Amino acid sequence: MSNITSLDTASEPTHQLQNLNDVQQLFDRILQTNKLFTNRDLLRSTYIPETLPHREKEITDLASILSPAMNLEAPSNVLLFGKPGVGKTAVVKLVGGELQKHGKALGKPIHILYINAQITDSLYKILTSIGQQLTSDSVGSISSSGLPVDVILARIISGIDTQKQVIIIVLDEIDRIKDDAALYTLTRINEGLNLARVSIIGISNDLKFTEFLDPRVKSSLGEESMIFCPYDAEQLQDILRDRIKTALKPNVIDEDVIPLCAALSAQEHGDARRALDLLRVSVELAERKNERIVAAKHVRLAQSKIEKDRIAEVVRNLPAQQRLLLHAIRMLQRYYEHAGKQSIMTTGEIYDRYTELSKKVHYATLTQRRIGDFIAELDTLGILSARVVSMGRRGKTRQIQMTVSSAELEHILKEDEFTEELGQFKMKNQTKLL
DNA sequence: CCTCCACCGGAACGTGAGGAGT
DNA sequence: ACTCCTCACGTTCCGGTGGAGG
Repeated sequence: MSNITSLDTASEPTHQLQNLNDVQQLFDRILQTNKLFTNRDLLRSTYIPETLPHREKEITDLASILSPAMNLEAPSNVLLFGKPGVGKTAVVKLVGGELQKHGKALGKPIHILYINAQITDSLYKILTSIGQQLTSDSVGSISSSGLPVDVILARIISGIDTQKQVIIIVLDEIDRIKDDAALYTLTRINEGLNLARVSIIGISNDLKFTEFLDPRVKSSLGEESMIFCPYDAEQLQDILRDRIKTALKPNVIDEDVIPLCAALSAQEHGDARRALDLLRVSVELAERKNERIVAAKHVRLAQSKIEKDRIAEVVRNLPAQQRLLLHAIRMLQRYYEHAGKQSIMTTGEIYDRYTELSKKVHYATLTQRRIGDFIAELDTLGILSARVVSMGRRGKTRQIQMTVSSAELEHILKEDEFTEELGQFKMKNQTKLL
C-alpha cells in the first residue's frame, strides 16, 4: 500500500500495437526516454540501503542490545517508538540482516522473523505466520487455520526447541494487536523452551501504546526501549542526496528540488518515506515529459499526484458496500456543491442516500451501525475526514467531508460496477436536505 | 439549569466459509 | 461423515453524550 507504482500513464500509445515489432520499438522508445534514473528502485521507500544517514546511534544501540544473540543467548525484548518514516523498520531490518549474516558465518542459527501486525493481528495469525516462516528451516508445515491455538503453539515450541538457536520476532505496528492475551503468550514463550531462545522487537507509532497493556506484558516487552525522533529538513536532504548518488544520473535535478522535497516532507513529521516517494515520482514525471532536468514544478505535481493516486488505489480496492457508500456520499456532495454550499454531511443524511442506492442496485441494505463503522474506516484511510460534533438539540453526529472533490471522486468511481446503473438516478427528498 | 436529539460506540451474538482431526 | 477450530462480516441491544434551545 505504501508504494504507488506508476506505470499507468507512462505509455499511453495512441496507436494499437500490431505485432512484436511494434512492441520492441515501444520498449526501445521507453529505454531511450529513460534518461534520468540509473536505478529507480533505490528511491523506493521499501529499499533498505547499506547506510542510514542520521541513524548511526540507533543502529549501534540496537546492535548492542541484540548482540547476546551471537552467543545464542536471548537478547532483551525491545520496543521502538517513532512516527512513520523515521527509519524504525529500516534500522531493524539492517541490524537484523547483519546479525543473521554474522551468525551464519559463525555457524550460529539466528532467525529474524518479520511480522506486520497490522495485517497479522491475532495470536492465531501471528503463530501461523511464525510457523510458516520457520517451515523452511526446522518446523514442520503449519497451515493457516483449523487447529486450536494451543495446539499450534505447542507445535511451534516443539519445532523450535530442537536445537540451540535464537529467534527474534519483529512485530511491526505492534499497537494494532487488539488481543492482550496474544502479547502475553508471546512474551512467555521462552518458559516452554529449553534450548532455543525467543526475543521480541516491537515497533510502534504510538508512544502511549504501553499504557493500556497488562503490567506484566509491559515490563517484559519494554526491557529496552528506543525512541526515534523525526528527521528535520536538513537530515532529509542528506538522506535524499545519499540516495540519488546511485539512483539517478549525475546533474539531472535542479538544485532547489532536494530542499523542496525535504521541506514538504519535514512539514509532515519528518517522514523520509514520503520524501523519497516525492522525489521518485517527481523524477518519473519529468522523465515522462522527456525533460532533461527535474525542477520544482515536478515536485509540486508529484505531490498532488501521489495523494490522488493513493486515494484512487484505496477506493478501487474497497469492498462493494463501501464503494456504494462512497457513491451515496458523492451524490450528496455534488448536490451541495451545486447549491453552492460547503459540502459537510452528517451520518444520517449519508445513510438515507445509501439506503436509496442499495435498494436501487438490489444490494442488501446494511444497518446504520455498520455504515457508521465504514465511515470511521474511510476516515482512517484518509479518503474523508469525519469528526464527531454535537449540534445541540439537533443531536450528536459525525460531520463528514471528502478530501477530494465530487468531480475527482466521480472520476475515481467511474469504472466500478455501480456507476452505469446509477447513472440517471436522482435523489429523493432533496428538499429534506435544506 | 435542564432536556432531549441523533447519533456514537462498546459488547454480545449469529452465520457461514475454510480447514483439521478422528 | 462428523465435530471442532478461527475469522470475517453483520446484526441487535443499549448505555452514553455535547450543547442549542426552552
